[in-house]
Amino acid sequence: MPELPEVESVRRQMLPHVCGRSITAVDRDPYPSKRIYALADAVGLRIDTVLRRGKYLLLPLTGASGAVEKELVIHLGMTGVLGFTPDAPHVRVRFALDDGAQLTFRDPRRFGRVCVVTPGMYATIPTLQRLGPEPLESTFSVAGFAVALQHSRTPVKAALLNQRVVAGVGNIYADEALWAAKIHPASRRIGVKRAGVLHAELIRILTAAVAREGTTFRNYELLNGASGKFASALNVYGKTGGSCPRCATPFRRAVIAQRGTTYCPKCQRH
DNA sequence: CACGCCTCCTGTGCGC
DNA sequence: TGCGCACAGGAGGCGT
Repeated sequence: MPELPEVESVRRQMLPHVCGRSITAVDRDPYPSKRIYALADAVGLRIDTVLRRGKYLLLPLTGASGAVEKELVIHLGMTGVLGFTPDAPHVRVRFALDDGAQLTFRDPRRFGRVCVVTPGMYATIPTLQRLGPEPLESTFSVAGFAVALQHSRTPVKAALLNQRVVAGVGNIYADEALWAAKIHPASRRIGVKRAGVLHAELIRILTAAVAREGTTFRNYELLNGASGKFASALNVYGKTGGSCPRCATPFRRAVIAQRGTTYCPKCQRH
């Protein structure tokens, strides 16, 4: 389940392999997926850089004139993996590059997205179009975060997951940040003070996870097949049957926003 | 508009 | 041993 730290790690790792490379051909498996489209528009264009917004990888594509003509958008979904292994199982898309390498997108579950759009035009990608602030940039203000949470009447965990209050947070880091901030995931009332704590914990945890190249729990791997190293730092996620490191209370499990949620019923308060 | 539920997908792991 | 089924969850879409 690649979230911001995992996608950022993939971005950094792929940069030196794709920057300056032109896409000479694209092919995809014949499965009629609505999440993969317009790939032919990338052929003949050059990848200048790899950007990230939330969980989306954004690759501006430059034409012969030097202008950015298209944008390649990649979302790893749950099981998407980028690499240079054209013969691996579950390859959905292959980009042939002008140095002979083949950038491949593997995705057993087919939840990932790969598409080419007009630069900055995200009408076909609603979540990207309405994406909230980057949590590790100054646009993620405490005040704005507090206001957004006060306007939300959903459980705070649902607000963290919806990508509009803040970008890039998924099930792992939502559970971890709520545990660190001692906030009950089902709470619908988050005051300014607790919003400030949650804001700080999100930044702290995401920063630490980026530094360790993300969390490999199930599907995520880096371009070279390596694992992220943040899994050992997890306190709640995946700890069903375990107990709270702070107070030793057995963790409880619930479903919130259709997601498995682990929390401490004693020290995480409504 | 906001919210919540259903759906898409398939590999994995469990119980019987 | 082998089978069947629940489960994992990011995001799109739709109904209320």
